[in-house]
Amino acid sequence: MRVKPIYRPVGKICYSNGMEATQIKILDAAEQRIRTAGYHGFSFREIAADVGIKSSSVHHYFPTKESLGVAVARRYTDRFFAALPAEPLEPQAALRKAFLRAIESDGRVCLCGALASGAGSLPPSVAAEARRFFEESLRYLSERTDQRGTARHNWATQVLAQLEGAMLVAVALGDRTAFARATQTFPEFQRRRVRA
Amino acid sequence: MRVKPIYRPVGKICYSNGMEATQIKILDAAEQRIRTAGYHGFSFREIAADVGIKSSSVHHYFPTKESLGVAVARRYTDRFFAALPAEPLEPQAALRKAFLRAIESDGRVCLCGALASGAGSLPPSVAAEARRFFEESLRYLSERTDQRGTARHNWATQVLAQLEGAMLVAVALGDRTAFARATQTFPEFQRRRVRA
DNA sequence: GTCTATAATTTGATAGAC
DNA sequence: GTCTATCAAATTATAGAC
Repeated sequence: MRVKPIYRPVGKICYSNGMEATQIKILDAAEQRIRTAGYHGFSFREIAADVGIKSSSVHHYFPTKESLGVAVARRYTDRFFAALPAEPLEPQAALRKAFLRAIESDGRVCLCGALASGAGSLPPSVAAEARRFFEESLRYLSERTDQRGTARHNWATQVLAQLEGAMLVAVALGDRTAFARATQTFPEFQRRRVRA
Repeated sequence: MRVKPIYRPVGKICYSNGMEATQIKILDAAEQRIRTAGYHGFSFREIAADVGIKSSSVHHYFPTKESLGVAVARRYTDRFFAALPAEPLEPQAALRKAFLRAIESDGRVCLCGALASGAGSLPPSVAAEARRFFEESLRYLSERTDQRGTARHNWATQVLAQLEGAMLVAVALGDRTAFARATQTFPEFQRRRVRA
């Protein structure tokens, strides 16, 4: 359920369910930190410093690191799909555009991509939330293609792999333009007609 | 320079330049740990426990965590490309096969994929070594395709993104068969002819 | 080459004053 | 709701005995 946006950083959409400003700032800081260094690469003290409070205050909002990780991933996924067009002409192009903005604006991978590579070492609840992002992405693509049968799911998996991999390559090379080059044509995919 | 293989774990090729057995075990343990949890997700004590020694002994071989990270990444990259065919009929298929073995054997991403997503938070020397893997991969593909001009490098970037992304999707979903589905057809690429 | 011991710092987390 | 103070555990790293 969407509530009025009370906090809107540049280039982002952020809906709040009556959340306090501090809590939102904590989520913002944690999201950036995780995108840069992964789940094991940030600390409560760093988040606190980013926000301008003490680490004990972060614990007031999120008792454990696991709870913070889950909250960040959940908000990210919800916001990501809320911002996608429901009936795009080309679902793969819509997804690409969303990822393109993330990587080209600050040169970091998407939040759930950052979580996913270490999925085997995450608290189960955090891993489940990251997994949900990938499942929702596959569903978004699958439900909007004219592919049928086994090709349908495989096609969606291919598109998602291309997008996530392009982000990884871009940050690995330290060249954020690599994302566009790795996804600009979608050679095969663009030839497929989509529903409606 | 290749020396006689003195240590050959199942499914892997490991060349040693007169390296001691303990040192190799440390590199093996660190490689697995990093693939599972990333650079920030492993500790010297864990590595020591894996090998059956104390953490101070790990420091004897690798004074700092950074030096261990660099050594692991360097060995991985060297071994990876040494195992690839020099003149494959289809370079993308050769690369795919190498990644397929990694993901399907133990369900983890490749070492440099695990490092890459957090590249912005790594010691520069470790980030540089991870970057080298991606550059070598692009070179391997670029030098073996009949693509020309700008399409040449873009094609290589697309193939690499597809492969790395397919691993990420597979571990995120907890479904190691997803890698094969995300890369099985290479729809457009297979239609391109390759040199020789 | 491996160990014990330990230093110096950081981590996630808690108690309690205001 | 934020703070100070603190804890127990873990971290990277070093010194020195054997």
